[in-house]
Amino acid sequence: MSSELEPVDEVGWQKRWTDERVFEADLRGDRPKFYCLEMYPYPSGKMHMGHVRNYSIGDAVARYKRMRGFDVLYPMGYDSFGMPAENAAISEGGHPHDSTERNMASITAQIKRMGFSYDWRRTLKSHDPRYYKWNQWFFTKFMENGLARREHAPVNWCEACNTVLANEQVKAGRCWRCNGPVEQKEMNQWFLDLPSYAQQLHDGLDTIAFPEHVKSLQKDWLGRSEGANIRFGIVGREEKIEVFTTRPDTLFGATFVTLAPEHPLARLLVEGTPQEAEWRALHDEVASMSEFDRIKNMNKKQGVFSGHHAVHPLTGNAVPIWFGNFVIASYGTGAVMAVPAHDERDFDFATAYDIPIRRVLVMKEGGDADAPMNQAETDLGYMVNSPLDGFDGLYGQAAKDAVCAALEAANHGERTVNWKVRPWLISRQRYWGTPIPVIHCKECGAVPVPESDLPVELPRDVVFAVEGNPLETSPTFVNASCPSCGAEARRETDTMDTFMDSSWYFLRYTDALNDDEPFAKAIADRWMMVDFYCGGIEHAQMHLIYARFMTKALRDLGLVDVDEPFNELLCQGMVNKSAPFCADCGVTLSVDHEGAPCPHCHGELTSRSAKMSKSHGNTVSPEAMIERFGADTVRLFILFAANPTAGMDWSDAALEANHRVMLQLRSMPEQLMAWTASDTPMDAWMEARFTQRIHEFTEAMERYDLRRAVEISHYEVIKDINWYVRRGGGNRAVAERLLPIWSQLISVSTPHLAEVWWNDHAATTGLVAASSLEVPTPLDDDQQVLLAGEQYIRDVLEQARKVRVVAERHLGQSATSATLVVAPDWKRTLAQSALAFLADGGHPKQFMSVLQELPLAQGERKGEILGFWGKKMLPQVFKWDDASKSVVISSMDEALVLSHASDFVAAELGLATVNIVVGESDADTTGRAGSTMPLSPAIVYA
RNA sequence: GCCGGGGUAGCCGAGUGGUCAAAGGCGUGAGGUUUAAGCCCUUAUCUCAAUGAGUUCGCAGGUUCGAAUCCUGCCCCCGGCACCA
Repeated sequence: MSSELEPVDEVGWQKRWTDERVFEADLRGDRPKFYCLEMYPYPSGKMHMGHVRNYSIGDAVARYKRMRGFDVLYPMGYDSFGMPAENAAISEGGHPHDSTERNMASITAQIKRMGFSYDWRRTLKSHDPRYYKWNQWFFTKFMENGLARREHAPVNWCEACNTVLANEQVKAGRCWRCNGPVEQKEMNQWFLDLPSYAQQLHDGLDTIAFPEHVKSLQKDWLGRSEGANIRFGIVGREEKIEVFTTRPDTLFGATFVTLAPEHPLARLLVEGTPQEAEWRALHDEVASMSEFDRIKNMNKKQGVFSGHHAVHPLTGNAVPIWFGNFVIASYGTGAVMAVPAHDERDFDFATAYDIPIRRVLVMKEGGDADAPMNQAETDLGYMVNSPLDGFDGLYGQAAKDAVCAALEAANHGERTVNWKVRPWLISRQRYWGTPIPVIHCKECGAVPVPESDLPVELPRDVVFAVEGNPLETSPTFVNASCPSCGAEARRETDTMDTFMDSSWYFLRYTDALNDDEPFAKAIADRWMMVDFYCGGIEHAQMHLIYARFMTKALRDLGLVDVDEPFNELLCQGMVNKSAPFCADCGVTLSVDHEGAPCPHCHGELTSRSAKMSKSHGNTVSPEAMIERFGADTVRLFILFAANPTAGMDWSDAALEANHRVMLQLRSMPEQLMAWTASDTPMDAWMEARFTQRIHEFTEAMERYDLRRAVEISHYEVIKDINWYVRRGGGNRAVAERLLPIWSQLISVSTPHLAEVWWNDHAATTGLVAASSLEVPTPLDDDQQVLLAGEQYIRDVLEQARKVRVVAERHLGQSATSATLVVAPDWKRTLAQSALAFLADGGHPKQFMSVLQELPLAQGERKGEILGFWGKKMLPQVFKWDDASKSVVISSMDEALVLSHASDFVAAELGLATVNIVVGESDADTTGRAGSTMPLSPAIVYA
């Protein structure tokens, strides 16, 4: 009985793995390498199910690859800078450093309890000065190369978090962390010139194995658009207005120019004019508004005339210059040429302010060039009404090209590619991050801290319960002398965005203990790229863009050779659990409401699967589950419950079911080793079947189909063994050959139990975690036939069971015997001919004429045979799978196979006798040969 | 609005032209085992007058000897972006 078995001593096995250092990755000679990585976690004190899922997936891959002979780099560390620790210090006192270290210790213990196969020597933590020193060093290099810049610019400010945010960290106008409103603020801030890598970041996506939706997300964010920069003169002034457009083909329809109210020229144009007050009102309204509100407001087109006119670059006509609330200062050039006829926004604006609308495209060739415009026609079209010769009639790209060529010839513009992505704002007005290594000197400006003075360490003498950046409260930190002139100076108190930390940690892992450089180039080059990267989809645009940018930037500093950090990216699905749901209100509620009516509408609640979260109260503690069922069960459940990329529903019942499987497996070796049966023909079947399973397993693992792999190792093999035993198998020698490899298969997902098998039952030495798995040679023909024959018996049994209910209804009593009528030879011959014909590429329709000529179709049964082909055999030849087809083609004697198994079949069906006859032979008195088919005998009960 | 991903039996979910009435799991029914329950094993689980036939893979058409799978149109769900010029 399974409950009498000792539970697996998981902690004991973990200790042995550590003692024997089996997971310490090093490059050994010429073995291939494999870099398996999970997104390193923020060290909250507790491991949650999302972590467990993430690492169970990665660990399975790492263990599999290790067993297949790779040097596997599989590290773990902590993204330990960031706001939660600092906020805790502000509200509860204490120091972020202490709480972070405490939390790290506790989450590390929980992670270790799962038995993941990390090389813990390489652990890194962002807040370690030995790590963030290199952030600072990179930063000073970037300054030297013009990649890092300080600019006074409007930036996103989150009041609640008391810091600025990168564009990527603003979601729908709100802060990605606290969901508070984000305002625009003009500040001096540090930026990294990510847009200069936009094209590379865009093109690189085609060289790596990211999921399509992640690529599309990144491309959206980079926002490539092709078009032209066009310069308009200003009547009576020297300055030019440069606009960006994707539609140069509509240039002749530009009846005004619109500037963002914050455009640098705006003030110059209106200062001291009657328009100044109106402009200022618009400017102030727009500039102070949070972006969220501004976008909401943009529906209402608001504009102010500047009092000036621009000069159309090709016609020389004067067109008015307006300021519009819908023009975004930070995109393109902050100015647009307005073509009301062919742009919806411009149409609305022109209509509101009574500006002329001039059609320059028609949507159909030869369309009416003077047709009135009731709305903007924004599709590509044929040029009309061009004031210059040579344009009318041109369409689409040709039209764009012609206009661009004219602009380039006149030096009033040129083709260009514009990117939506902005420079990466990395300044944060917070304490718990990497100090930006700069000293501000009145004379010398912003001076980078020399390499010899790095790292600039975070001071301990700060006060957290203050308004503003706690770093400013440390005089020892703030007061510094200028590295270049020695004068009194002030140290930069901005720290770096924590995404800086996570943008290169994967490089650090390759050489984590190096104190002389961030990583040795030769070592990093050997391990990179990351072959398998597993983490949440929420990082698809921030972390995964920054890390790709950083890799390219470090490459250009000569620090590493790779162009891309990650090859295969797997975004694991959410862990969900049911929570109360009100269908009428469409709200998911906390589990507190279970069984109660909806608090909003008082209707009855149903339940729905929802992401595990504190607010829903539907979280499940991994610790509690491990304590109850063990780490192996939790891992098995998590891998088996859903494909890695799919969302999975946590179910206690399913977890318990998986636990039962684990208990069953726990007792498996004893059962197998207790086999005492002698050799049977089934032994060869069992070995062939298991060989087939090994192949299926490795194929599933190679495509990271972990669910299928687990299904094979933990479910299918048991079924195979059950069948083997049912068929009279039970040879201990077979068990002895099978058990070691089976241990290896289960070790990928349930490594602790696998060690018990490997060490206590299989005649093996060492640890299964350090073993190597050989893929056996493919099955030979004899083995294929063996498997097919057995499959045939299973199919016949299944069919016999289905038919029996009906048959007994006809008989009016229980059946006591059955006759299996095997298809007559001519049907098999027919099938073989047809299969051969089709295998040669023949069309199914043509086989009828071939058949008419075949010897088997001659004679008085010709009509019957031709009819049988069309009605019965034609659909059937396509239904057979490859294995069945080869059985049909081979000369497996169905009657013989069934005869050998007739006692078994009789026993399975609880019948006294089972007779086997060939249809249409003298022995066949059933008259049922007509319904037979190769591999599908008629079953006649009596 | 644009871009991606989806819609498969009571539920979850595999399935990219024939191996599909559709894997596997969960749930449910039956039998075996058991003192009993559980575990475990076997078996059933779209409909009907049942060795057959019919109808099913969001909806409606189409291509094909053959469609869950390919094509066209439509509906719905999820994610992202969004007056981005």
